[in-house]
Amino acid sequence: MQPFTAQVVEVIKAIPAGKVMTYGQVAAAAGSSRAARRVVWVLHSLSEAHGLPWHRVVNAKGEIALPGDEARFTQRALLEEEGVLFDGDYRVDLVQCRWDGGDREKDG
DNA sequence: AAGATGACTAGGT
DNA sequence: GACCTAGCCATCT
Repeated sequence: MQPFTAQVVEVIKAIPAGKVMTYGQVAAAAGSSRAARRVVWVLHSLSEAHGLPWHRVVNAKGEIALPGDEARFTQRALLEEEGVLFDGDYRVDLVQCRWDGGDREKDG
């Protein structure tokens, strides 16, 4: 297990219910802001790992990136169960549901 | 080594 | 906003 992979897992596990992170954010939190594609690979590698809130990871537009209607339906259902707001059939409201790894305020 | 793939992202038109 | 292009990096063949 590469350190990056372990970090990705930790980061995703740290996302609270009702919040989501983008691939780029997860990658950055794991140590590489360019590693969005690696995050993708990690998710594939962990696709058999149960207990990991993989559904809290979306693309930069807040859209569910999974291919296929069935998978998307599953992810959306999980997010809705957690209270994630949707701005479209398969698009999350990043303005309110994006999690940057801290609850620190930014308005200044 | 080289080519293809992937649940991506940023910039230009 | 939709479409295309360039960049990114590990993995598989």
